[in-house]
Amino acid sequence: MPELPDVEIFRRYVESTSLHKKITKVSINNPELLTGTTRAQLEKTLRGNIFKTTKRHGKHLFIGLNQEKYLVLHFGMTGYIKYYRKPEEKPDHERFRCTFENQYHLAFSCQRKLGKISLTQNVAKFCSAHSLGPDANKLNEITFRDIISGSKSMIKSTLMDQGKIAGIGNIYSDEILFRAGIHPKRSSSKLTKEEMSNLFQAIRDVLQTATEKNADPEQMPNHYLLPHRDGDGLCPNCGGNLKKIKASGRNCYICPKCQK
DNA sequence: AGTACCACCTGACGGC
DNA sequence: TGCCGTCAGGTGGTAC
Repeated sequence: MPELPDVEIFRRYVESTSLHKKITKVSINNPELLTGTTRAQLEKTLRGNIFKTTKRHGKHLFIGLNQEKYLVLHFGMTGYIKYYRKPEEKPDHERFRCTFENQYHLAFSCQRKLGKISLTQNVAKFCSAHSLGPDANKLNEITFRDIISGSKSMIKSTLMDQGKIAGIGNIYSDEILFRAGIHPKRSSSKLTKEEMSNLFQAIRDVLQTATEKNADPEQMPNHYLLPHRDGDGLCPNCGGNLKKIKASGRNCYICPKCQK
């Protein structure tokens, strides 16, 4: 699930629940999710500390602590966070959690264990060390056109390549291409200036709308693709049948009439 | 450089 | 009811 809008919602959730409270306990149920750190190091860094700030870059969430340290969360395909107090509210597949002085917990749940937990001292350095491109929300159109025209791969791959643009995954790349009326297998470098401009607008539109709707697919307006890809299977634009194809190794929904 | 394919891991779902 | 193959919104490695 977690693409840029989802992670942005997680960021706001942490911001509104978990800042400025002393962390009294750290529970690591699945240390195999730790990357570049150890159980002891993570515990030592978090216990007694407080979360002060939040940042997001693409699909990564950074939660700032004292002494220029950040807890870094990546959600894989099934990750999410939950702030709760009662044991019966504990999420399934809780892999890691922090307990605060008010007895509430901030849990990291991840059914398929494809998420990652790490620490960094510098967000910009972390992003460059992990070869992340600019955040999809902070792109300007000139940079965007340079990225697209400089890539020979199919446009869907380019949009999903975190090293080129950070934050877009399978679901929202489909939505973006649908709104821009562009077929996912088109070569990036062969798009016209006008198509790139439409695509740029579609990225802003889709990410902004999804974020406004709490990244909840059920709330996406009816004229977007999302409510139809697993619903009636009909294009909200022309009424034709949507088609499922493979592109970039992923399932991909398109309207063959509207996307050229 | 780009692509196809596999692996990682777990659980839900449909067919038999 | 139960077993089995298939599939899932992410990423990274390998071989062509």
